[in-house]
Amino acid sequence: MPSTAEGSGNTRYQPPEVRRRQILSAAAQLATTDGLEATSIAKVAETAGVAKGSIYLHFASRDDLVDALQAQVWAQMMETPRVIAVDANLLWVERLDAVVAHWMRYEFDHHDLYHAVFHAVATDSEEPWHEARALLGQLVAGGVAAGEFDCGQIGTETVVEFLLHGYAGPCYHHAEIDTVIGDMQQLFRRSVGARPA
Amino acid sequence: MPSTAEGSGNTRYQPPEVRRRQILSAAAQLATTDGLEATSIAKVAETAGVAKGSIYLHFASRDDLVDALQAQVWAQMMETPRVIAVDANLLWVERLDAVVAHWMRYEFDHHDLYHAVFHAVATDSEEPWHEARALLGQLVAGGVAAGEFDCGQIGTETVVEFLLHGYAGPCYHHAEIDTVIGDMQQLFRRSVGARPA
Amino acid sequence: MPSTAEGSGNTRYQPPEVRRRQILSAAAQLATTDGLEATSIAKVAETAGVAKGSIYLHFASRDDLVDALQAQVWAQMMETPRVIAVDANLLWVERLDAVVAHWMRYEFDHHDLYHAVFHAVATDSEEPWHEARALLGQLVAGGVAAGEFDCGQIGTETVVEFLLHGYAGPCYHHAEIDTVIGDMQQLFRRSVGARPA
Amino acid sequence: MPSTAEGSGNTRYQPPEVRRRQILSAAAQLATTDGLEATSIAKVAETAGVAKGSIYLHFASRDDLVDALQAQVWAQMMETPRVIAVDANLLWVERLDAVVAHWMRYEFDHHDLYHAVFHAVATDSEEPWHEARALLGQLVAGGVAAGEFDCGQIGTETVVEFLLHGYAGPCYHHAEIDTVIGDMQQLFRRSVGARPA
DNA sequence: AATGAATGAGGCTTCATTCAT
DNA sequence: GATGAATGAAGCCTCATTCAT
Repeated sequence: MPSTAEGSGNTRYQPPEVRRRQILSAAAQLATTDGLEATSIAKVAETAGVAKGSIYLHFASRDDLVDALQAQVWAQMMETPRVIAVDANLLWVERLDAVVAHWMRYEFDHHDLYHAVFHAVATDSEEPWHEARALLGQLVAGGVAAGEFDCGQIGTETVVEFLLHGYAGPCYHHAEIDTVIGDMQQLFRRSVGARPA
Repeated sequence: MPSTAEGSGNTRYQPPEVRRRQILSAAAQLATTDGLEATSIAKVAETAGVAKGSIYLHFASRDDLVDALQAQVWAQMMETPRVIAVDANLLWVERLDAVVAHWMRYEFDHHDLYHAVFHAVATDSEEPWHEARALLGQLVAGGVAAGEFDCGQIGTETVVEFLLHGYAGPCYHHAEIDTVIGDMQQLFRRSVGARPA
Repeated sequence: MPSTAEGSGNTRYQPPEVRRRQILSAAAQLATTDGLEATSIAKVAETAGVAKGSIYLHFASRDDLVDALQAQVWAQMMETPRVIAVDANLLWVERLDAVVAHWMRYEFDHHDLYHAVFHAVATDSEEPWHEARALLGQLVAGGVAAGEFDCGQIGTETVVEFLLHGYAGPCYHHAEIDTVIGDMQQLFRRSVGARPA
Repeated sequence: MPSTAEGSGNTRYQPPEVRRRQILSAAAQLATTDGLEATSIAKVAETAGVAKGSIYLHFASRDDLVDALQAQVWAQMMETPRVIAVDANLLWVERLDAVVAHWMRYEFDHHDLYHAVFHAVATDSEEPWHEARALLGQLVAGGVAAGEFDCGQIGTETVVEFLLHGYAGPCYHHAEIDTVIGDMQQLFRRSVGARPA
């Protein structure tokens, strides 16, 4: 048992961050498979290869774990868009297209997890949506200011909400992902009144 | 105990429909307040002023009660649109506007219940969405065929899904309902490529 | 509605005895089919074509109904043996044979009901067994006194108990009933030390 | 709280086997006292000095607990007879005598539990009886083959069933156990037609 | 830090019994 | 006498959380 031994098997002692990630990962997997409600602490512990009690060393409660899961999903969804949104090299419409594409693809790849985590909790924590709302808001406002978009009389907030919820829809269908992305980019452009190229 | 007393207090014997409605109503209220998952039979019974066992005289199981709740919400949402969608006196764009207005207003009024009932169950029963999808599909296809709409390259299915999910978004904000409705009608028109008047 | 109308259909008003028999009959049928524990008042009422509450006009409680069921089964089992046991025209061994045959055949025909009613309750009410015990006791004692049987050192009580429980065994096998009866008569004869013919 | 304190009080943590035995023991006691049907998980928990939920750490369900109870009773009844039945040093009649004595004595000592556990369930699980049947079958067949027994025309199966059920009878009476055992040995010998010594 | 036996509140459901009609 | 809606105690089981080891 050399101190430099590296991680094969279930090494019993792990740095807290690693353990935390293990647990979160197990929870994500189970939420994807069984749904969030059906994901019990016991199952998470078993899947993570950890004792039930140990989970409480890393998360204050089940709710805390769920929140962390949400935060993780959300972080992954926002990381790239955050960069794109402020990339001055791109036209606003290009940024919008890129964000749409990223979200669509993410949701396509993590469909079940995404819905397990968000649709199932919905009401409780509005917070995570804030950043996405803000980001879309910036894109729309920026595009309008630059003369690329034209919302007419339509309130920006309404447009943002509309897009935010609308994008989730088409992911339900198992169509060709690239086609769907193209379609969605068109719909987003239409919604914000993007000038034809 | 005057023989003419009418309806105050919990008269013990009620016609089945009345009791059923009482229970459903209590369940709706609790789902709105606490969320669907947190709505237990015990709480429904207490709220309805009925014994726990009595609920099972009207619903086979908790799931059955939830289904009935869904069905009720859904029936109320679809009743009017069903009529509008086939009203040949109206332009397709008028029908679209009317359906949007109806849904928006309904959701505005029953916001929390709507989301408690649908978003919380999401995955399980896709069925209720079928009719809404079909109805929107007819509107879009009809409008296109009549030359009122133009979806361009965008797949009809994608448009429908986009609208179906998108409309739920703006209801979150407590803006002036009529303004929001007007905005949403514009967004729906844009999405289907409705010809400017 | 002439007062002489006779019983086709579910005549609503029935003399108490008739109703009582209807209910008992329904209970017997259900006990046979589903077992005694699974036979609820609700099912009995439904099967008997009577309201749940009406059962309580004829039986004080579920236990009372079960007791009545037992009594009914038991009465049918004892009726004939009661006569046989005192028939001075028969040898004691002939009476023993006849009683065995009767019981075997009864149990063969009503197997499920018999076991549902007796084995399932066993402990509670020893009472019904009394008469059967007494009857067998008379037969054995009579046969011994007449010099037909010889129990040797074996206590009469023990013999009686042995026979009383033993006869139930072979009914479980779906062998040819007449063969089994013949076998059982031999075993009973051997047990009481009947002299060879 | 002396560190050497041993076993008084309900030490909270117990090795699984100990807890399991505690629970089984409580269940046995209650089944004896109140009957098997009336033995609820809640009562078992209370009697065992354990939380309701804890029972499910050791038994998958109430049925599982009942099965374990049956298995325990049955194992105790069969252990010795299994050895006796194949002891070539004994005559067949001696083996038969020994098995009878063992069963009688066991039943005498655990009368109520035995009946609570077996008669109450009867129909459902025929399985436990198989081994007893087989064992008696071997004894009878062995004795016949060795010329010690003579069943005449009587089918072996019938004899076995007769004995299997018959032995339970005499235990009901609180006679002198040794006398009853002697009587029963005589009755078993007579049933299988054992040659007089 | 890690464990997992133990807890107990709370969930769903059944059913014998009552009683206003 | 007959009904059946209503009751509520009681049953089985789950699971987030705690805590002695």
